[in-house]
Amino acid sequence: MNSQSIENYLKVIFNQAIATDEVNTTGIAQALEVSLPSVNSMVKKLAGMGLLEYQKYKPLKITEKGRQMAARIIRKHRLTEMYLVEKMGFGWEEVHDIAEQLEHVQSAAFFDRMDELLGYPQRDPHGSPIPNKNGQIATQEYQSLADCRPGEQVELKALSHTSDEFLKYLNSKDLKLGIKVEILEVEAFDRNMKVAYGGHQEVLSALVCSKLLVS
Amino acid sequence: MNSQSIENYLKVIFNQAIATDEVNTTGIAQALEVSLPSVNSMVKKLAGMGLLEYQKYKPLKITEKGRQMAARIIRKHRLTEMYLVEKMGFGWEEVHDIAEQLEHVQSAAFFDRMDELLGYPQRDPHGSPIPNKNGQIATQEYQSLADCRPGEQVELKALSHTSDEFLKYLNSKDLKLGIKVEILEVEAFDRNMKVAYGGHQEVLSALVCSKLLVS
DNA sequence: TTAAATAGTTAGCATAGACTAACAAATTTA
DNA sequence: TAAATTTGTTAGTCTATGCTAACTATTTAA
Repeated sequence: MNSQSIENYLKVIFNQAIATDEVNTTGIAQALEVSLPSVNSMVKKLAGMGLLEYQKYKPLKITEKGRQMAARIIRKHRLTEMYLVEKMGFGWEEVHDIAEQLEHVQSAAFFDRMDELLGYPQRDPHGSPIPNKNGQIATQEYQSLADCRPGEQVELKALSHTSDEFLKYLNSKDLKLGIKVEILEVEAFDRNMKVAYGGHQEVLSALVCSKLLVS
Repeated sequence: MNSQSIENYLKVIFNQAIATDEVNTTGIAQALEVSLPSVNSMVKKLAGMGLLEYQKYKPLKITEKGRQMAARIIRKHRLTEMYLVEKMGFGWEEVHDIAEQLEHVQSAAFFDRMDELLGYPQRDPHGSPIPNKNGQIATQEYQSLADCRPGEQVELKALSHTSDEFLKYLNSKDLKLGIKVEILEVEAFDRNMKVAYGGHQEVLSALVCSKLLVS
């Protein structure tokens, strides 16, 4: 089986490929907190396994095989997060680190059972799509709250950033997925937004708005 | 943190210490399916960490510190097995391999939550005691069915062997923990036992009886 | 009680995955 | 466009954990 190291690289590469399409060595090194030479040698190894296309000094490309393998790991991660929240009562800000470890468990039955007990969920607690067993993944067609105009009424569907601090911030503002948000005003100067939801008003910074995905 | 390797060695050493009190290198090597020199060097390392007492050519002794650390790992393993059976619907013959992986997860909250959801169980699905958070573990005071005499009526409490094959055999005979068994006859020649339980009779081999713990 | 068998040890080596130092290519900017 | 900066690469090293071959100590059995 593939080592946890390999799985971690693959996951990071997959995520960067989605975010920017171009994957570069430095980005991987930063995401994994590892040196550039470490990335370089692992990248060559992954290329040798047919998971990446690698040419010296060129941006990396993930192959279909690599993409599928990464999606299966991400499936395990996201199913686990959903399970921890829905069946074990954890908060959405607590589950990342645990899922990060459970995603490496080798047992199809374990994750299939989670999936079944959860009723085959489409999305994880942060709104990210859960790939299916074949590594197919729904594309996220939400827009950022930051791109909405005053008067619009939208529903919070997902987050494009899921750090603990951000999730705790959202908790403190009672912002949860599914909530209906009305945009009242946009400050021209700094793009702060005054919004209304759950019977009260808040001012959200442009930074926060950019990470809230709505439709 | 300790590596998975270290944790696996410690667990095996702990189990052997319970079973035989004397721990020897060869036993560890067989249990972990690694070479003798690998065990030798790891044993020195564990001794250096204060988890074992090691003297050349002498039997190994686990220290209190090592014992506690091992018990905490076994706690995670057994809680996981219980959780998989009770909350996820797995059979007792399916859970070992999954628990073997989950036991290495570093997250007190994760296992504490399992414990809580299970209602703080004392024993795992095979009747083995679950150590508490401080590494204290109840001693098993059951006797083997093989030591019982005709006419006795006992309850199946635990197993002293838990291989998949044995568990599947028990499934096929409808033998579960908690079942009441009456000893009808013991064959002097081979110590086979004729027993009655759940409204029918069975003949159990001496080998099987020796692995069934009752009281 | 000595020879054979078993158990434990040492030395030396392999692989995975990380690192630093030094260098080369590509890109940005003055 | 040439210099400076950033990005990527290579070479060589380190640690963890495994291995085999060769040797030594201990235990068992003839």
